[in-house]
Amino acid sequence: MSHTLGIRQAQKQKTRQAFLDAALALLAEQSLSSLGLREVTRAVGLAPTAFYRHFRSIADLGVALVDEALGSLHPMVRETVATTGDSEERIARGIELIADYVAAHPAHVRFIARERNGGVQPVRRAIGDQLDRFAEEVKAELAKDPQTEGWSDADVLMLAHLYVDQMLITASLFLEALEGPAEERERVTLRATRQLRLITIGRDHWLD
Amino acid sequence: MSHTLGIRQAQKQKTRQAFLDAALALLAEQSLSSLGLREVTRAVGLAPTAFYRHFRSIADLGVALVDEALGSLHPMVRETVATTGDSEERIARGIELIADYVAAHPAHVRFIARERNGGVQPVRRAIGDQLDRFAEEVKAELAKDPQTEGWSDADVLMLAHLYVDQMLITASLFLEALEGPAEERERVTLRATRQLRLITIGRDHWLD
DNA sequence: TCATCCAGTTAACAACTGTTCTCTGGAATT
DNA sequence: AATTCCAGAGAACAGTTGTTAACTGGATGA
Repeated sequence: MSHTLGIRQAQKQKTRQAFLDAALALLAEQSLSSLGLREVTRAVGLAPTAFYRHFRSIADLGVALVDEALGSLHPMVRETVATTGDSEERIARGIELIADYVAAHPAHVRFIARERNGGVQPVRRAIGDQLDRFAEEVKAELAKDPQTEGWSDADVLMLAHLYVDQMLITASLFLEALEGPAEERERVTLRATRQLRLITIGRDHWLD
Repeated sequence: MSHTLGIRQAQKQKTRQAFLDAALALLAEQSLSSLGLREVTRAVGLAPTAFYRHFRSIADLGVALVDEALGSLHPMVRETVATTGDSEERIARGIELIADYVAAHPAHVRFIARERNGGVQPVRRAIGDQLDRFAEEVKAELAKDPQTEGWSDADVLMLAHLYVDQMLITASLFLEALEGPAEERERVTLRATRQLRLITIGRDHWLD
């Protein structure tokens, strides 16, 4: 299966990744719609025209960044939601997943939060699609849960969206708290835990 | 009390408002960090340098837009949360408030959603401050409610944040649905209603 | 009426932008 | 060994940007 790439292909992928990395770094302090093509190539150390060998436009690069940021997250989310056991434990696990991901990839999280409603349409749509996928996956897992027995399909999806939105809000809060003291992150954990707990309680009494 | 402004002051305010309006219109399809000073003055029909008579920078203009977008909303939110009566009715009222506001001021809502996590720090902070104010106000109203009797202060604030976040998410959904058919807006209303209903149920059983 | 103020203008600045076309040199293919 | 391919370079393009300085002319207040 493993096909060794030629020197040429390998180098091209390396350069492409360098573009993505440089762009992500520059996006720490501005949004995609103000990111210049020349700015990126300068950061990578290549001529401006080299950019076109890898991306059609900055928007195109942005879409690639969306995949890089969220693509690998699907199995993790799926697994976390699927975890059997105590509700309380599931909540703790979910929040830990988010906290760890934010700590490990802060720039990616910032990028997603920023461009979710940002000024570049194709990127906004790419993020929206990914989030819808998350919601669908969470919904599929929730549907298996005995706790949602007798629920309508629409209600399960509604709950799934609530979880996904909450995930994003929490990630954004962790990001803000990243450079502050650990105590601040602890406060975010506490608040997110209680919010999820309240949602869980609402879920348990939904059919009353 | 009412002091009639001189011709000069009045004209200045008019021009300033023209800047705000033009900027908001331009921000429909880009984010603030890519909005140019010359772009705005051109749209208003003035020389670039006239901008400096009213704002120190684009970021400064952005902060003014935040006040314009959210400043007048505080009493409305306060009043809606304070409404006594059926929970179900309160939920419907709240969602109606949001739907109406989005329909009446779509550009302002888009601006807030976009710049909440956007690339211009002072604007981001201005929005964050406003949202914190909303949370505090909602908290104050919730604390009066018999339904939160016996709750810790932190828990009431946690619930208030949940409501405020939900408000923003719903506004953003209404915005997306604005140009589509009425049916789409109806779907948003339904989903938001159920999500708020679930949160309310969670609230009612919080102390169990 | 006259001096002062100040919103908006004009001109110019160096620096930057995205995109085009042409060229080069090493990898890939035959 | 000869040919093709193609990532990246170089130069030039017409526009754009924010900011400065010195100005004009009508409203303002003495």
